[in-house]
Amino acid sequence: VCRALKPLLEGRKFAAITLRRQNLRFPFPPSFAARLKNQKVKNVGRRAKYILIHLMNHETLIIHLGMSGRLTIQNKKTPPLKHDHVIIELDSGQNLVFNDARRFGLMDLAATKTLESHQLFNHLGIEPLSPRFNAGKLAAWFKNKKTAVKLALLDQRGVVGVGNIYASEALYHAGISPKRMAGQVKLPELKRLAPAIKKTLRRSIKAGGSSLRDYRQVDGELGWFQDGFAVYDRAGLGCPGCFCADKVKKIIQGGRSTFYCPKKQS
DNA sequence: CCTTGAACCTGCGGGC
DNA sequence: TGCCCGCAGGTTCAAG
Repeated sequence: VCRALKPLLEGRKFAAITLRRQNLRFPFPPSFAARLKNQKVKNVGRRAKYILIHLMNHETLIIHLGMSGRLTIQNKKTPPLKHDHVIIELDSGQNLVFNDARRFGLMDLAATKTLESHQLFNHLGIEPLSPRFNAGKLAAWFKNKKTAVKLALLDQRGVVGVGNIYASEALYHAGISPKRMAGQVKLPELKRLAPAIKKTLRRSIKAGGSSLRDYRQVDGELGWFQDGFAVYDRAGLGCPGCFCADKVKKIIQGGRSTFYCPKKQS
């Protein structure tokens, strides 16, 4: 989403802001619309699953899409749909529209300089696509953890950005059972897992993300990575290249679905 | 500190 | 047709 927003937003001005309700997951901050109006976008960044739109006035618009959020660019004349909660008119003549049926998403506005210490960010772990992320970082995070490795991956205090789909997918590609105790996963296995995480995320970004239901790319198109899932949402089916009778299994961990191939993951 | 479960909210598909 | 249930890409908080 950030990569698509970048050329559309950088250098543009927010000509008008319409809030079609008072809150998403949280209430909008004080004077939210007024503080955004007439501000120019310096650049678009990201931290974990948060989209960061840095403004020239040294404030940053923070956006999280939650489960069902979409950010799309629309023609100015397009009438608002149900759950279009925030509409930002750009000086390009296009609208940036935030739609979120479940409202687990959020928007906030904060000083750019102190973002790292912001409540939303100060507990976050390492970026998996950074060159500094490797098996050693996973080992440090997993050390002495008795929780299942799948749940340790979902915990954003260790590694950020790995959600429920990509945790299952990365563990499959690394050949590690999601049920293993995190602290018991050996270094040679972590040397498969770290690259598997990077590869899975990069492949999904390239495919425009995963559209199970709500997710759309910024241009409104579906993402296509769901067609590349090895195990996620494939219970009872074979995993890729699996010609044996073994089927993908679905279990619940921490209240969330996990998919894995018992034959290829141990 | 740890882990688990529930809560937030809407929509959709399946079973009856 | 319609109702009820379970489930969904995330995060956070309370309780044990």
